[in-house]
Amino acid sequence: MRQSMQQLADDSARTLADRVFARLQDDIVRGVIAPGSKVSETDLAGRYGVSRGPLREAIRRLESRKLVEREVHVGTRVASLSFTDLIEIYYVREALEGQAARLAAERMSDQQVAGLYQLLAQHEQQQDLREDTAYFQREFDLDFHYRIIQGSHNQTLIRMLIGELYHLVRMYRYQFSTTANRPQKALHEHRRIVEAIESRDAEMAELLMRRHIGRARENIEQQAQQRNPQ
Amino acid sequence: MRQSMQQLADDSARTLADRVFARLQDDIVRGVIAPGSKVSETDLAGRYGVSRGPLREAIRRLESRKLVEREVHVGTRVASLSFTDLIEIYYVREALEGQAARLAAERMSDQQVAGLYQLLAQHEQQQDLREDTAYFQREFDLDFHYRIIQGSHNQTLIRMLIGELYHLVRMYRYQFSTTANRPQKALHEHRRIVEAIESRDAEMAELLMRRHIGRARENIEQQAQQRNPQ
DNA sequence: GGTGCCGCCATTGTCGACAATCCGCATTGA
DNA sequence: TCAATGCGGATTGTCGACAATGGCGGCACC
Repeated sequence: MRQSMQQLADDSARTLADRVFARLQDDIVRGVIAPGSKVSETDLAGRYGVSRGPLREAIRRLESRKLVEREVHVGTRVASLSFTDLIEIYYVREALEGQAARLAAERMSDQQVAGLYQLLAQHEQQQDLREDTAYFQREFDLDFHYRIIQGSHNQTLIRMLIGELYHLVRMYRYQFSTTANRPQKALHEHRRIVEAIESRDAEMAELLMRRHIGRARENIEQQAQQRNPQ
Repeated sequence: MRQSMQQLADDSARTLADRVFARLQDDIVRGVIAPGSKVSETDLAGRYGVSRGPLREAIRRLESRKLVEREVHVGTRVASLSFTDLIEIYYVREALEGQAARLAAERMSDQQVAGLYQLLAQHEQQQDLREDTAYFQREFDLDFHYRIIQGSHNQTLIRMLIGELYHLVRMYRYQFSTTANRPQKALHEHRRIVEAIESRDAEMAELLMRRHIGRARENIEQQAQQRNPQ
């Protein structure tokens, strides 16, 4: 499962810059390096045992993914997502993953669809077995969405969602240790999406996916409002 | 107009890498550097009068925007878009710009909407005045879409479309010197989209924008089929 | 006591040189 | 004649040093 979920910090990466990038990204997304903290080139170069060259390249790549923010001649710091940023991302996800679901309904193989059902079953089982299922829910949720995105067979779409956007979503979840607080509902929505895909109803798959993500967004907005009542 | 359309090669950019990046991107998008041709670091460094450091950084940024393709220890070459790539991009545009139109209908100021009508009028006038309107049509088309995207007021959405995707679309248009071959229809579709935005009908604005881009895609697919009949 | 200026220090930006890797070509052997 | 292999040139990857810029603290002046 993990293998399918992200490009791992592969030590067999071809260049130092690749390795440093993978490691740095992981450290940032998982919160090992605190959001908002400074990222000194000299410092990190020493810590990772490379010169500043490859490290700069890694930082630039992270910058283009919006995982760090750079200010010329001043420095780089780990991005800290605001609620506004997260809401914006969810609007983009709604559009892109809706399209992904539509394409997946048209293009996924029967085998892949069967795999989705298996995943749903695992998810339900996990929910029965454990009390604190927050972590597993997160992972299952990600895996579910990843699979449908891949099912679109649209490389550009896949790159934009998995290659760019999802790192931010993951970082956010680590930052706020978000617990999925509507697990049964989400699971039910997942099932309906898979059913639409199975029956090759592209229109319906898109609609359901957009609703699914739209509700997640509304959920976040409500939480924000409760914490920060005007 | 041009000012609003892209981040120009601003000589007041803070660093050498910034300047080189802007220049290189422009040269690549406009086809000054032929698609598929090799991009030697040493060569370009000499040509632009900088060392390889800043130039490498510029190339890396272009890589993350898919304007060049890099192969480790081998070199970088200017990306040459295949039809498949372009079709994929249009599916993504359909989703993202549909969402942009929806948000624009909700969030654009009345002033901005008035600006859209002015643009439409200019477009129509231009079409009457000139025979060969291909170039102007292209520019107007881009400007129209740019404005609606900006009207979404969603920075993430704007970045993904204007900051990443549109450079590829522009490069493609230069590559194949695409002539918009359905100008009247496109113009009419534009007008209906603006009307939907003006009446704050978000649902309709999204639908019309998706259709508009969907038809452009079908148009490309037909052309490809005619040139390459199986 | 507060405010503005000046100089030092830390950090990033830039550079040129060296090392590692890959591609093409020629040579050699079957 | 063809295929495999080893060499040479060219290109990219990495490094350490130097230059340029921005922030911060101290000092003087109001």
